[in-house]
Amino acid sequence: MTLTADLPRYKEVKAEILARIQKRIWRTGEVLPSEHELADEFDCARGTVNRAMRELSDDGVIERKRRAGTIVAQSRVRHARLAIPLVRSEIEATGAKYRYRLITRAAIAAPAWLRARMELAEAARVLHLQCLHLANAQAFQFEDRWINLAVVPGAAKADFSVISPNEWLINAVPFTDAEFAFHASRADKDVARMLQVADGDAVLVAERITWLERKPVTYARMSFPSSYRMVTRV
Amino acid sequence: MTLTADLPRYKEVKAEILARIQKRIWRTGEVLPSEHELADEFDCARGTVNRAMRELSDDGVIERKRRAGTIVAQSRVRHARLAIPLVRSEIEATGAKYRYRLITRAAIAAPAWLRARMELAEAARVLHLQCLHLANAQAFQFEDRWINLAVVPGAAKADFSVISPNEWLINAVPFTDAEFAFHASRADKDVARMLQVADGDAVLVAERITWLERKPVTYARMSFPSSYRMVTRV
DNA sequence: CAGTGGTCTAGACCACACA
DNA sequence: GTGTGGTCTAGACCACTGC
Repeated sequence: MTLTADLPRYKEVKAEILARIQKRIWRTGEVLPSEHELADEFDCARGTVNRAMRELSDDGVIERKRRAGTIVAQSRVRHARLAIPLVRSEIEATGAKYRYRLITRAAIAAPAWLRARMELAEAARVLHLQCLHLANAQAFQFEDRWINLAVVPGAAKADFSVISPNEWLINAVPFTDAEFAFHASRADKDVARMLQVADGDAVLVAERITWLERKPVTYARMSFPSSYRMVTRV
Repeated sequence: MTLTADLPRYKEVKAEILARIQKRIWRTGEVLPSEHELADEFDCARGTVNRAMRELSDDGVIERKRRAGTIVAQSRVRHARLAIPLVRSEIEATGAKYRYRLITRAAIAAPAWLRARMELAEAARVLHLQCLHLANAQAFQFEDRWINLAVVPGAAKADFSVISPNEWLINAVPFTDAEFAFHASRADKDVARMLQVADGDAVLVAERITWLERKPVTYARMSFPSSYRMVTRV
């Protein structure tokens, strides 16, 4: 064991295992010693080794299978934690003043593309909202939001001119699953005007679909100007 | 405790705690019962409750402090796991054939913007590489790579026409920290030509800086055509 | 000071997959 | 079968922090 600071034991073990993998003492695809053996070597309980290895497995560094043992991950897929804050928190964290504006609001029959995307029934009705989140006077995010009224009927009566759909939904509806996707796109005329950027400029688009027990709750498309950075640390 | 499937106990506990938060039985900012009390209620060991709450804390659902106890998170920041695969794996996973092409290669003095970005010394020398990753014959990712020769001298002699810098680095250098950032941008002439898209088209740019024990190893800027989706599930 | 969560221990039983 | 990791237990000590 290398000399380490005053870290918790399981972090020391984790660091040591990682170091051996990085030094190629244990090579890609190779089987690591069992938890039992490592617990003996590091002179600690198996539970401690188990926690270290579980975290490494979560990080994508190793792969574990019962009976087969633990191997150094082949795929070299690393996992990063991406923090997804509320827009308001994100803006206020920079010290800027958060402002919000509702642009449009309409309860309509769900268009075909949305029915496909959210797996909605033919006759589904949705609430369509467009709104803008500003940092000081600067456009920060344009939000194009669709809410499934079958799952969230209360949305029809909510006053989205004072609270953003984002925050209203968080307080009104729990959700069980969510899917995020990011891509780059060119701003169409509406988005460009809203974000105060040139027509056709690049925007970062984050799409999010949320379910409550398999039932689709909401679909949101959030557009950011090209100056926006989404950052994560591994 | 709700009736649940044959899940591990800690997952049942986790689900029940989450359910109570979502049902507003425990409200935002409110202090939850202590691990001890919950262990009594759920009739399990404190370690089991601890694991459930630790995971909820990792997910950003609750916040824990010694002595102060556990509260339902205020910020509503949710955390998603973003898997970052090797380009090759990502392409091959779709069934497409992976191909790689080195475009340019030059060992030069680090330009000022890069020195600032990577925190390099004035006289630092770097290896600059540009390369293309293709899925079948289709351009998938354009990689603009800078390697710090002070930390990785071996890179000067590596043959990057047969192996991508990405894969070479993974096999040659361990790293301890990495930072990712995403943004949208418009393709300049070079990038557009490489990605076979129109000049000025939107591209998704992923930047990555990697360190080995505080020493900057490499900076990479990876550009994807606007058809590319980066997906994550919460 | 007292109570919280953070960590650790030395056991234990079990599901699973391989021989 | 047999050995692996997955989980769980009933304790324990400790660091931190609010009182």
